[in-house]
Amino acid sequence: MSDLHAPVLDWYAEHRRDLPWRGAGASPWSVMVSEFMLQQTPVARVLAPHAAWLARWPTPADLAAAPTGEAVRMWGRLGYPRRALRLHAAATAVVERHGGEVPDAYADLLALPGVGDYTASAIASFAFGRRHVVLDTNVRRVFARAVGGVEFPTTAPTKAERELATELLPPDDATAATWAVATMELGALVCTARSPECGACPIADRCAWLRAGRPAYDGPPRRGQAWQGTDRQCRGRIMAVLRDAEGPVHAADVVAAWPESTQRERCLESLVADGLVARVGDESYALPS
DNA sequence: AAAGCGTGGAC
DNA sequence: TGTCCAAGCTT
Repeated sequence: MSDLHAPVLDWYAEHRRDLPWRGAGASPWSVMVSEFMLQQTPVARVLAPHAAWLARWPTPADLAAAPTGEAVRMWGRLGYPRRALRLHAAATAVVERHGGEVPDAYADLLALPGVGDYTASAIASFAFGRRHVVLDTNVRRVFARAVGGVEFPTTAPTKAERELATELLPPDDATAATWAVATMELGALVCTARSPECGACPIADRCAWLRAGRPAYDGPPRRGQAWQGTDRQCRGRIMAVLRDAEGPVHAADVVAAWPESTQRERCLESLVADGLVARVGDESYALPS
């Protein structure tokens, strides 16, 4: 793995996508919104909601002043609507603790609701040019292959993995930030999960996995996510009904969305507990205000 | 620490 | 068609 930096950085300079939350024109708030939306969600599906979100709430204070239910409605079909709630809570915290400005320090970012290690590092790096290890699923896969010689990384990041990423991080802030986004982009565009295009990879000649003949994944089975009949599906149905209604919806409309009563009631309870749904009187439900 | 949490596109 | 997967976080 002798110097990976130059080929990856050169490749990035030529092949990088021009995304709205990238580059000098993007505000830290724009980066922050994008990172929330991109958690477990492909870039293509984030583009339109991201633009609409920033048009409606150009600053954290604008979002913080809106009802949480409006954030949930605006989130639309992005999935994992609790992210909308957490983004709202994070915006509120930014207003209360940081004067309305997205903080640039990792520790301050990490303390925000819905912000974990990845998101804190990403915002610090992409919005403020700070030097941080940014270990997302793309970067982990690139390193697993290029250095580890295996097709997929482990379920959770290991200490060794983090140490490797730290060693590979360029010493100066600006290059480190570019390296972070470049390795992510390489994983997203070339070193993909399904069908990597090793012929287009700038570090193919140094890749341990390719050198070994691209051996098939040989680790523990990775569990798929069940869907049909799950609470997730039930909750999704209920949320869709509420999003598509202008005001409160009658209980009968919720029943129509999910006839089985035990599961429906359980999901309704959990949605209320999560703050995604508000009971209105005895007979109807609405997005929270 | 393992499981729960949405959604839709690609193959 | 069903399965896999997509810039994770929380409990």
